[in-house]
Formats: sequence, structure tokens, C-alpha cells
Amino acid sequence: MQDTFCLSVNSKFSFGAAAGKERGLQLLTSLAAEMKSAEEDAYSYTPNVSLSLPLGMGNPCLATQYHTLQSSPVISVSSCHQTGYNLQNDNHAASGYYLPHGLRPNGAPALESPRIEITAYSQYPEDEVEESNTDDHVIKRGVNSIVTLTLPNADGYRDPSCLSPASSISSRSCNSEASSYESSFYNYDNSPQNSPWQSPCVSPRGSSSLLSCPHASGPATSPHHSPSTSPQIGAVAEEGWPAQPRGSRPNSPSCSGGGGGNGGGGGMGKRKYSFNGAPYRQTSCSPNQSPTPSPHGSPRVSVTDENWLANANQYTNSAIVAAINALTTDGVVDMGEGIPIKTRKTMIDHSSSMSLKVEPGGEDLCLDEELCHEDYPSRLALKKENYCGGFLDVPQHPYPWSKPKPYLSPSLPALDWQLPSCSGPYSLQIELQPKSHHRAHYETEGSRGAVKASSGGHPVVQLYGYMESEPLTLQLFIGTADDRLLRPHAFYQVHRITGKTVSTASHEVMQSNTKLLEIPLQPENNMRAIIDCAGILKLRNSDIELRKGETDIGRKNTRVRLVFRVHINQPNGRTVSLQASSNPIECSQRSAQELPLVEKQSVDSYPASGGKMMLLSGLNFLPDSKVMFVEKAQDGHHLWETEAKVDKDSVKSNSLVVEIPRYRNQRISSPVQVNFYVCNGKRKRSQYQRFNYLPPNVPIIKTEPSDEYDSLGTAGLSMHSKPYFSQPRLTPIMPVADPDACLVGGYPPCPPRHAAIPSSSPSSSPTLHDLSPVAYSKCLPHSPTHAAPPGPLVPSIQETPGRSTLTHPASPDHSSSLGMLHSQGSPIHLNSPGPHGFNPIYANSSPSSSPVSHPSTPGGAVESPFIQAYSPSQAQAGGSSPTLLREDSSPPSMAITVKQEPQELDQMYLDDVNEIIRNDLSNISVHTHA
DNA sequence: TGTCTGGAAAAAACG
DNA sequence: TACGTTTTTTCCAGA
Repeated sequence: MQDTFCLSVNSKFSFGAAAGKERGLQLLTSLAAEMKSAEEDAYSYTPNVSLSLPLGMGNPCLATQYHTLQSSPVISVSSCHQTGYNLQNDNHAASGYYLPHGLRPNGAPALESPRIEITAYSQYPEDEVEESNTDDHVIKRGVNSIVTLTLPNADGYRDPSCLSPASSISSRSCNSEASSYESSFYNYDNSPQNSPWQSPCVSPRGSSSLLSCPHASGPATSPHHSPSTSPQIGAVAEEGWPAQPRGSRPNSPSCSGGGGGNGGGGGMGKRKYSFNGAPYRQTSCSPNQSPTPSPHGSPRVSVTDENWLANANQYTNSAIVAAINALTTDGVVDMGEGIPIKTRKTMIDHSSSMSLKVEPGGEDLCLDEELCHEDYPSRLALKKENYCGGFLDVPQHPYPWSKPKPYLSPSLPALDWQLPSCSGPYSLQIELQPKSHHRAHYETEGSRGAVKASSGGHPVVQLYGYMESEPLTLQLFIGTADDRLLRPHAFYQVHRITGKTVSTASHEVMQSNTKLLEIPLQPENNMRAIIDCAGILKLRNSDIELRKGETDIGRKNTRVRLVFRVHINQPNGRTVSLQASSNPIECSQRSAQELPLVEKQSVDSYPASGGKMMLLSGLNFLPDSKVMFVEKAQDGHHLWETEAKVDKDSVKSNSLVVEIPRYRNQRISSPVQVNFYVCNGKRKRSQYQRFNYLPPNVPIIKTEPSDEYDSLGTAGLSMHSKPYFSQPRLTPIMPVADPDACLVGGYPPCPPRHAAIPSSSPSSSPTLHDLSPVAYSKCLPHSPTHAAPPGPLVPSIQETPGRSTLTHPASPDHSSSLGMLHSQGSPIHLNSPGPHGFNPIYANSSPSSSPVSHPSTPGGAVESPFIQAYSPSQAQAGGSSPTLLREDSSPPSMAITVKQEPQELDQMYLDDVNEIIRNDLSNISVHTHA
């Protein structure tokens, strides 16, 4: 940890030239020290707290502090948050709070060289590393706070409203980005107060113009180019980077940007865009240039929108917000963080013109930029000096109109926090799941359209239990679908689609480095939204991997999930935040065509004797497909593997019947969790699906989560929605970084909570969020209660004293280690039952509400199905209710079953990833100078 | 004309 | 280091 911090600090400072930096350093240093201890104690939390808040260490609930800060300007908890937010780090920040250092890199402090950071992180387990952004954040925050204090102004905010009408145009990344970055995006971080919605101002030029779409600038105007393409790169490429030699793909941002990457490529003539031409990179387009009319102008604000917008304020807490905002600006300092070094360098030169566009990875930049924009006046100075140090100078633009301050949600949970899908009377459900495959488009390509539903049409999301007349905003972002906790996907961004065929109004906003699509949920539509406005943009791996702090690798990391969130203000001032995530979506071209995908299974547990036929439904099954059952030890090595008998005669491309093999040990006394996968060839395997072998005497329980699948069921087999873990196994659970994590009160989680709710947080329901200043407090873990085993995540939600609960992403390690449950649908559910009071299961008042039932979701089941998963930690911890998660109806036995393996990773995935990471780390040095 | 798509070549990453 | 394979990214072209 220490190292990390140190590094961060240094790096940042190095960048930051700003005056006061030293001060900041000192502070940081001290903070770091504190944090460190804190971290030790509380994992990630520390960082956040640290900075400004002394609370710290001792304090169990950082979050609280954090929030507290909000209330008290001084501390600037909020600032931290915000800072984080502002910086892009929101997530991080947030996460940071909860996450241990290692978490995502995004937030990583700006190091001069990303590599360095990585190295530092390397210390930690992969997981940790990845997730850990926290530290950085912390630092940043600290820094920010320090620095920031001064900045306040929100004048400059961009008008969110302006956003991306372009999007429509949008398909093009440029636009999109532009929009997002420029107009559309709205960084929560940045602008806290106003909700973008509220101020729909349209920028005359279109914000985009400012940012300008790369297109214009781009030399080559290939249609494809997405202007926005990677901003950074673009900039870089165009100006800074001369053409690179082809062969090398840029690993470094530069490369990417440089285009070298591709551009480089081809000797062949295909890749036109090389640096020079690099269209996409063009992003660099000078704002001015942006030929593209900014979407802003776009009328997009429909009446509907307006209404919707009106709500925007919901979250706003004026005073606090204001304070926060002021603080927020700080983030500027860090802006550089997200940017790959090279890029930054380049950027420096470019300065203003480049501005907004950020590389994919650069989104950070974008954020930054936005930030810059927002506070422009004050910020600019900072930016350039500090953070930007040259990089992202954003041209100041003239936003004539006052920034719409988006509402900032200082208190809103970070995107990597795990939230429940239902709380109290509310239940957010995905009524219609997206197709399992959607080819994402690159910035260099045109849009590939909106994500479609498997049954045709588009995904549908509905909020149940909401009886108010005020419309709400549904947020959508692209999340991960791996074994770890659900978090924003670093390599994919949601892309706003507009056009004739799009019936749903949307609006882009940036939060942290993640683009969010905000969609109105209106009472007149029964709080139901058809998601026909969301496409998926693929960012180049090289761009993202170079990002500072980014530890995830993009290769083979092509599965994502649509993550929906809604924040409901309560009369008492609290906010209930719900989240539902879709089934995993394979976004690569090739994979979608060849890899088998198991979407549902008719049986998820059966006695060790086996013999029962299980129906699998999914995609790309072949007559030669094999189904392998595997049991792995916690250390990852195979304990047992056997090929199950596939009924060749019944094999269809979308369904397959397999006989459950006999387990190796017929005398198990407790359920044993194993995995199985479908294999079409050497490297063509599906992700692991979960399966539990039950002791002979245990009543068989079919876990069919839902009857829904029955329909599928051929032969009467009822299907479970996705494998528990399976694909996404992700997340669900949150490890709570701190066991003690506090939950915030709110509604009790979904009704059925078996688990007792922690007394401590009586009211807390994971879901709730308190906007109140105090709100997210983090609780430091003291309590083992949550059990999360030491590292492991606890599913959880935090409760802050009295506040809302959230789950945190577990620490990286944890995450990996965890078994997690994963709820495809809603991760949240999983939470640890016990301590936190979450229940895996929800009962919903709403019709379909219960997650479990999630009837609503056709796939609904899907969402919650996994529930079974439980958090290992819990299991281990014992304290928590073992129950866990079983969502379904799984038999009692299920409850017992806990997964023993905390984490089973998909080999294909994880193994590869791990290796890659290892390699990467080993090569870091190399890259560094490269 | 512009958006979507499917397909595939070229480049890069791996082993 | 060379080479084959796999994956990623860019282009092309048709609807």
C-alpha cells in the first residue's frame, strides 16, 4: 500500500505543477501515511478518508466521514468524492472508499508512467490491483482537496443538455464522444449541482463543436473515423505523433493514439489512418474544427426530456452540493491521471485544441476535460499546470451559457459499488434481456446499432414499486461480466444511439471514466424504458491498458453487461439506489460467432450420483460440443474433471442436453460446487457455469430460479438462467471491504431478508443511499462480521450509520477470491445476507419484483438466478448467513451449499488474464521506456 | 446521405 | 528468433 501511495503522490505531484502542490504533497504525504494505516485497517477506505478527514482511521465508517465531509465543507469529504468524480475517478473514489488500494487503476494517481504504477500495484494480487484505484483516488482526493479548495466555480459547466444529440450522429464515436465528452457527457464528478437535465441548454455550437469532432479535424475523413475516436490519440497522432512505423502497435497510449496502432498497421494500405491520417485519433480535432454540428443543438431535449430533466435536481443538495462543487473542481489537478503518459505528452503540445477528446482510455481525459470546462476559469489554470501540464489543455471555451450544473451526486454511489436491485417497495428489473452477442463498434467504425433483445426488439427495464408522479432517471453503463465484482468496463463504453428508430430519449453523462446514458423513467410509462438507444463502443485495448492505474487487460475481455441504476429520493432525504445488470453480452466479432455460450441450465444442483439430464440453452452449440465438469481447488488447480455425456441427437445450436455426471466422491456431506463448460474445440469454450453436487441425503433441489425457464425446458427441464456464476459470475457480492461496512439504512432490502439486519443499521438497506451528507459512510471493517474474510468481499452493502448501504466492490483480491455470487441480473442481491442485512433474496412487493422471482424479467430469472452463489466469505466466515444467496427456490440444501470455492474463474478468461497480467508486469519495465 | 451490418483483411499479440 | 495461431482493429461494401 505504501508504495502505492507514495508513487501516486509523487507522480501526481510531478505532474501537477500547480502551486500549492507542494502543500498538497505534504498533506498527501501525511495523508498517505494515515491512509496507509487506515488501509491496513480498513482496506481501501482509508484512502478516501484520509485526506481530509482525520476520521479516519479509527473510524469505521469512512464513508460516513466522507459524507460527513460533504456536510462540512472543510473536510471536503465531498470534495474527495467529488474530486474523484471530477477527475473521473468517481468511481474510484467511491470505490476507493471501499476498495482497497488495489482497486482500479483508473483512479490511479497520475503517475508519470503508468507502468510504474502498475508495478506498484503488482504487488497486489491481480484482483486487487485491478480494482484498486482507490489508493490513487485517495491521493488524488487528497490532492484535490488540497488544491481544490480554491476552485469553485461552476460557471463553466457544460451543458449536459447539449450533449450528444450528436449521438445520433452519434454512432460515430466522434460524436458520441464528443457529445459525451463535450456536450453530452456530463461529469457528475464535475458538476455536482445541477443536473444536466435541468439545464438543457443547447450550446449553440454544440458543445461538440468545441470539442469538435475529430472528424472535422481528421485528415482523412473516412466515414468511419470516429471523430472522437480516441481523443487522446487523436491529438497525439495528429500533432505529436508522426507516423509511427507500422509494425508496432502502440502499446502505449501513444501507440494507440498514435495510431500507430492500427494506423500503423497495415502496411497494406488498409489502414489509412495512420497518424497522419489517423482519423480516429483525430479526436484531436480542435474544438473549433469540429465540423460536426454539435448535436447539442439537437433538439434532443424533448418534452419528455424536459420533464425528465426536471427531475434531475432530485439529488441535488444545494448547500452541500455547492460546497462540493467547489471542492470538486479540484479534480482538475489530477486530470492527467487517466491519460497515458505518451498521450499526455502529446497532449501537452496540443493543448487546447485537443481538448476534449479523450482516448477511450482517455475518457478520463474526457472527464478531465469536462471538468476543465466546467470550472474553466479557475480550472484552466490548474489544469494546464497541474494536471494538464500540457496535456489536456482544454481550450477554454466559451461556454456562453452557464454550465448547467448537473446534479452531482456526491452521495451517489460509485459505479463500482454493488447495489441491490430492490429495496423496500422498489425493484428495478430488466424485463427483457439483451442478446447475448452484440458486436461492439470501434471508434474507427460507424455505430453498429443499439443493443437488441434476444427476443427481438430491445431490452426493457422497469422500476416497480414507484408510485410517485415524478419521473426518474435511469442510468445505464457498460459493466464487466467477469468473475469479479461488477464494475464499469474499462474497455467498453455505452454509446448513445439516436435516430429515427430510436424512441427513447437519452442523454450522455460522464462519471468517472465511465459514460452513462441517462434515460427517463416516467410514470406515464409505468416507469418502464425500452433501451433502444444504447450501443456499445469498444475502446482499443492498447489505449486503455496504458492508462494509468489500469490493470485490467483487454484481450479476451470481451464480455460486458448492461448495468442500470436508478436513484429514488425519499421524503426523508435519503436516496434509494437500485441497480440491475443484464446477462452478459459477448461483444467481439469472432467470439460471438464461434464460442459456445451457455445462457441457461435446467438444473443447478443434483445429488452426487448424477445421472439426470440437464438442458442447456445458449448459442453456438455443435454436435461435437463437449460438456466438461470441473472442480477446482481454491488455488485454481483442477481437482476433478470429467466429460459429461451429451445427447448428440438433441443438440441444436441453441440447446443441448447433457447428463449430469457422477461426482467423484459419493460421500460428500455438504454441497460441493463445481463448474462445467461447453467446449467446441481447443479455445472455444464457454465460460464456466456453476453446478452443485448435493449429498445423497439432501433433498434435491432444483434451483430453477424461475419457472420462466420452464418454457425453455424442453422435456420439462426447467432452465436456470445463467449459470450462477457462470459467465458473469461476477459480482454480485460485494465484498465489503470492510466487513463492518455499514449499511445505510433505508429500506430493508428486499423483503425477504432472512438475514437479520444488522442491528447497527437498522434501517439500512443496501440500497439506500443517503444523500445526506453523511450518507455513504463507510464503515470500516472492524467487524468481522461481515465476515468477509479478510480479504474477501463481503457482499455487502454498507451501512452507514443510518445511511444508505452500498456494496463495495471488494478489494480486488477479494473479489477474485470470492466466490461471489453473481447475479446477473442484479448483483446486488447477492449481498451477504447476514450482516448487512441483505438478503440475497428479495421479495418484492412489486409484481415481479422479487429479484428472485424477477419474474418480470423474462430473463428475469436470469438476473437473479445466480443467487445461489454465496459469498465464500460468508461461508467461511460463517457468521454471515450461510444462506446466501440462493435465490431461487433452491432447496434448503442450497442454502447450505455454499460455494466453497470462492472464486472460480473462468479459465479461459482468468487464466489468460492472469497470464497476461503477469507478462505485462514482467514487461513493465520494458514498456516503460518504450 | 447516413446508419447498420456482415465479412474479412491486416496487424498485433501469443505461444 | 521464426513461425503458426488467435485476437484485435480497421476497412469495405451492401442493404
